Amino acid sequence: MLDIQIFRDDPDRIRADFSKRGIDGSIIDEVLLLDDRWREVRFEVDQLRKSRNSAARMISEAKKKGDEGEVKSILGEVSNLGSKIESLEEEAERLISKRDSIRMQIPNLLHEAVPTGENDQKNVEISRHGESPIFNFEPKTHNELIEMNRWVDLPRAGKITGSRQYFLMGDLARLEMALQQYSADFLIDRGYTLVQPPLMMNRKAYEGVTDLSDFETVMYGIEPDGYYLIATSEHPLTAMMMDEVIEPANLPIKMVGVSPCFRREVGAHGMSDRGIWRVHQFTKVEQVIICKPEESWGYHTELLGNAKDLWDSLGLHYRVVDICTGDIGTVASRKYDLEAWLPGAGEFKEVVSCSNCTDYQANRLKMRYRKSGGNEAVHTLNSTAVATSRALVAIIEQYQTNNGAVIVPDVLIPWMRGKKILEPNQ
RNA sequence: GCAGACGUCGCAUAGCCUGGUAUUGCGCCGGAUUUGAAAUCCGGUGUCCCUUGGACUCGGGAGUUCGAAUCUCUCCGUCUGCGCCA
Repeated sequence: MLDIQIFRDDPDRIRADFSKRGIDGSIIDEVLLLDDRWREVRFEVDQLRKSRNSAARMISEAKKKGDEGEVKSILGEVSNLGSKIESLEEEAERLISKRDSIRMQIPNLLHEAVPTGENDQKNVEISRHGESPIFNFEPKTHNELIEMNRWVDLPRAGKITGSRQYFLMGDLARLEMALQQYSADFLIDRGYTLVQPPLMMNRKAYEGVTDLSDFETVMYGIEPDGYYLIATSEHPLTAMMMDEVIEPANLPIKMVGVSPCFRREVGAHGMSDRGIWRVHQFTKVEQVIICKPEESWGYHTELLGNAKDLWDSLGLHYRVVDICTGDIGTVASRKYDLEAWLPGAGEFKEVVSCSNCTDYQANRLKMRYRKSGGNEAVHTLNSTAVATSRALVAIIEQYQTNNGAVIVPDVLIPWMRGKKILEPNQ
């Protein structure tokens, strides 16, 4: 959510962003209109309350003097104030909640360098890393390999739950746990605090961290308690300090979250999203930073650097992409993706997303840090380290061998108790 | 699930019974003093609208009242005990 002060002081800045994104800016004027009217009504209410307060004080004085006549006469003067105030308060409440429900739908201001474009086709490749593996055979897709090695059982998961569910079995399940442990340790070594968050959140906290439309398309609701299963540990980790004023000495807060992630994945997806590429549940190791505004772009680079170093250490070939205006979404001000090379599929596909959300989530969450001259919203950043299901796909496809076996990346071997090759499941 | 206690400004704490401007300490910010620092002293330190100024704020909401941190109801959370349980 954008600071209301930006609407008042510099609405053209928001309008400029809207035109970059190619969306209609008339709701900006609606916010301004509602804000003006709210402030008028608010002023009127304050004036009425002022006279009520002074009357209350005078009654107190008169009672101390024992002057009952005076008390009665003041009571007569202010008897209708209560209902007047009440109705104006209702009006003010209506105006500000309308104002803010619109404000909640307005996306974050973009970093000036975000490339302009309508959709993901216009994302800009920044760099490539690692080597594309060279095969003397036709590389298979991950879904062929997991099926022939019986590492994943999709039909039976479909039977007991539904589509896009899976049993992960045998050596691939071990590799999944190895990836979690290795990636978490990788970031712990860089000063990040390991956090295992609640896997459900209430509506209020969740609205603080995500686009409202995600409640329809992304999150699972839990009834009868009205909770939502988290779509990523970014959400509980970022919302953790909701409604708090953070002491500057405690910043930056650097965390590495590990959790299952739940996603409804509503909508049609292509055939290339078969196997375990796009599923309703996966584990993710996530980096989250809460920091002072002036430090956030530096930390954005740090998060991207961590992700690159981690993927380099796994020996995987990938590229970094600068996400354009049409693909960046509501919350981020700037976003980079890592896209891993999938030799079986013959394309680069998204495995990491690294965002600076500036003060957008912090404003929604009322998350500030102490600052002389007025507390200020913090900045929040997040980046995938590894989403295990997708990292497994990248490893399976890049480390596959002629006979369909998969070599374990060197750094994961200790976590596999020395095992160097994934064996087929019985 | 049952019973009880509790929730006050960043933290801690008083006020609640008996309704009438939210106390004090710590921390933080500014200033004085100092060669510098410590110590000490003074002032400030939540939110909103701002026009001198005003209004709001005691977990959230509602009620009673001229007036609610204080009384009533309700919801939420924390803690303790009992029960159940990996």
